Formats: sequence, C-alpha cells, structure tokens
Amino acid sequence: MVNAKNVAFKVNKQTPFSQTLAGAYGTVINCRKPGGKGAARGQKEVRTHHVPLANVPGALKRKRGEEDCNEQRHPTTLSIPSGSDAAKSAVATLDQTLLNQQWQQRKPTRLRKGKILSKGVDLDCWFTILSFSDPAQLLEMRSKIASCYRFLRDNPMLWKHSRNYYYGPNMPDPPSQLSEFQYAHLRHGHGCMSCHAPNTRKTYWAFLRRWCKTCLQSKTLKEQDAMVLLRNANGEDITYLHKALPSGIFDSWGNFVGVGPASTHSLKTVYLLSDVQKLIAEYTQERQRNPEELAELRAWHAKKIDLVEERKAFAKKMELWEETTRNTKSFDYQAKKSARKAYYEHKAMQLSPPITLRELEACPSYRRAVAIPKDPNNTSWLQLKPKLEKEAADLAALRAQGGTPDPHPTMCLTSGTSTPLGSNTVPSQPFLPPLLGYPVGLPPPHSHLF
DNA sequence: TGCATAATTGGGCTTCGCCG
DNA sequence: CGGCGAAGCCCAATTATGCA
Repeated sequence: MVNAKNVAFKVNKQTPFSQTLAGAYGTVINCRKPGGKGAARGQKEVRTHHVPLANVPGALKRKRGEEDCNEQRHPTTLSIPSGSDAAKSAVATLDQTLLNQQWQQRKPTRLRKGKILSKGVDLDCWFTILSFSDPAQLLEMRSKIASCYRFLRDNPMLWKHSRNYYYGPNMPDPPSQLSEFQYAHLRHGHGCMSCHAPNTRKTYWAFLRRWCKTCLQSKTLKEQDAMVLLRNANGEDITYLHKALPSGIFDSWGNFVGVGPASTHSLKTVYLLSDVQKLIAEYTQERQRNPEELAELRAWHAKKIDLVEERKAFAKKMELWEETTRNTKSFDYQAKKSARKAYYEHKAMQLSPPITLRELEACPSYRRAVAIPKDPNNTSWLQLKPKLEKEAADLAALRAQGGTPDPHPTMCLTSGTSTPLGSNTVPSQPFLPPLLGYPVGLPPPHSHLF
C-alpha cells in the first residue's frame, strides 16, 4: 500500500489472464487520522472505495484545495480571481461543468460485492495519482493488473516522477542500459532472476541483476579464470579486453562485496561467464568483419569500456545510496524503539501499583514491545498494559514465595502471541519470570539464556 | 432504526534473508 | 552466527453498508 499525505492506494490482486479489463480496480483508502474511536464519526469525508482503472469520458479532474472545501463549495459560487485572462476563464467554465458533476457525485460510490461501478477515473488522473505512488507499488500494479500493464509500460516519465517524488534527488539516475521500469524492477522486485527462488532480494548493481547466492556463484568466474578464456580465445591473446567487462568483488569467503575491480590483494575481482563469452564472440565477429581495420576495433573496444565505466559509476553510487538509506532507516528505528521504552516506562510508573523499570525489564511482553520499531501510542500501550500487569503480578508473587530459577526462562514465552489469551487458552504453567536467580529486573545483557 | 455482515485498520508476532 | 529489518500473517476493534 502506498501512502501519500492523506491518501493511500492499495493494489488489489487481479489475475491478468482474466481479461476483464473494465473490471480492474484499485482501492483508494481514506486515511483517518489516528485518534479516538469516535473521532471520525462526525466527519463527512471521502470513504475508502474501489475505483476502476478505466478511461471514462467526462471524469473529474482534481482541483487545488478541493479536499478542504468539498462540502462548502458550490459551482454557482465559483470565483475567478481578478485579472484572469481568457484562458483562465475557459478553464473556469470547464471547472464549473466539472464541479457540477462533482457536486452530483459528491457522495462516494457505494460498493457492493459483485457489483461493477459505472464511474471511473480518466488516464490523466491516473497519471497524476500514480506519479505520487511508490515505485514498488507501480511495479506490483504492472504485473498484477492487466489494464495497468500498457499504461505503465508506455509512460516512463511516470516512473521517473514517482522515483523522484518518493526517494528524492539523491537516488542515482539509471544508467543508459536501463529503462526506468527495469531500474524499478531491480530495486523493488523479488525473486532470483535466474532460478526464480522467490525470496531473493539482493540486487548486484555491478551486473544489473538480482540473483540468489547460488546463481551468483555459478554465473561468475574469478579474474584468473577469465584471463585463461581470453588468452585462448581462437588461439589469440585478448586479455587486454578485460576492461570492457563489468566486474564485481568477492571477499575471501566468496561473499559479494561490491562493484569491481578489486584494489586489494585479499579481495578478488570476478566477471560474469556470459559477459566473457559474449565479449569473445563479439571480438571474433568484429575481426571477421574487418580483418585489417584496427581503428574500428579500437572504437568498438572504447565504446564498450565507456559503457562499463558508466555502469561502474552507477553501481558505486547505488551501493552508497543503499548503505546510506539503510543507516538512516536503522537510526530511525532505534529512535522509535527508544521512544517506546521511554513512553512505556512513563506509563508503567503511573499505574497503581506502579511497575518499575527493573520489573518492566523482567517482563517478556515489555521486551517484545520495545523491539518493535514503531512509534508508541495509547493504543499500543493499552495492548501492552494487561500483559505487563499480569506478568508483574506473577513476578511479585514468585518473589514473595522465594521462587526457584527457571532453567529455560523464556522458552514458553517469547514465541507467544501478543493477543490476550482467553480463559480457555491460559497456559497450564503459571507465568515464570525469565530472570529468577538474578537480581529482579536486571537481565544479563545479551544473555545467552534466550 | 437496528441488526448482521463485510471491509478496513493497526498492532503484534513469526519467518526468513541479508549483513557485519 | 547473531542482530536487524521486510514481509506476511493473525487478531481484535472499528467502521461501512445493506436489508428487513
């Protein structure tokens, strides 16, 4: 799902081969502000609804400020700023027509199961909407919604705008060998591009491919092996062509490090076997075409080197961008976790009786809760509170009994659900604090007990 | 208008892949 | 190998909708 300001867009899976193009739809979701149960009750706002991905004549175009004054504005009161020129007047007239339609259509379409909507949104609107969507979402739509396929395929600027809007100018532009779609596919797609192992996510920018580790290893060869091939190519030594090969770097354990070539002894430069074979084939072809014309051969070689250098520069930028993004995200998550700790500690101290930080830290539910990288709020606290109270009470009871240490403190606790258990699902064992035998509330840091 | 049901939403948890 | 994060699943609560 994509969120942009107060709008969300969710792609519903629609089997492409169904051929029911007119029925393709997405879901425009009303993003309520988080708040009390009745907070949104009195509001009249756009509700979540499905919209068909169709080109419907006369469909509405969104106007600036519309979201704020849908209820108040009326077509007859439409005001045109003084000094408007003829073009603006024409637009205003058109606006008036559209607003009339909008006024009639003010209430969102009611959706019912099995009923197809008659209203739609035109392609210009879709272009605008999708321009503000996450490229990952576009990718999903392209593959899952038949009616979106051509639209997304034929509008590369849509992808570019989406990328710039979502990730800002710091994300590198794609190299000349990649279309915007291919670029998005490499960034957000899943699955090995060779064996189709579904969970592969790692993209090797040096090779512009997403592969699983096994496929990567099977498709690459070390520099010395590549040189053997280049040396024996048609009985001729063409090792000097190696600069025209995209390269990556492996460490001594065979792990991929980054775009090549390697500059230190401990790291190994690798090439793709297919690239080496292709280079030899192309060289052979060039030689056969112009056996005596060395200038053309040099031009061909130089062109290939330029491409490789361009890809290398791009891959380096991309690797840096990924690392920076990862670090930023990690920092953000840490901040959220810290915020949760502080919030829950504060709330726990306000309970009656209060739960101290030491007691909190002995509660598995607290430890699980502060490992979740999301901002805390009252709802999450209300979820946590009953669990904490129970665990703290059990802890206190055991302490009063002078309880015995639990040999496997969290075995039956950490994998449990956060959902409060019903009376019929209460574990047969009473809650056992995980750290008995230690001073209460001071779990050994990085303990190997769990 | 009230009830039944579908749809939506947010939070917690688990699994799995990636990374250091 | 442990930690971390993405993704997906589950669940409970809430809201929207249709129908009698």
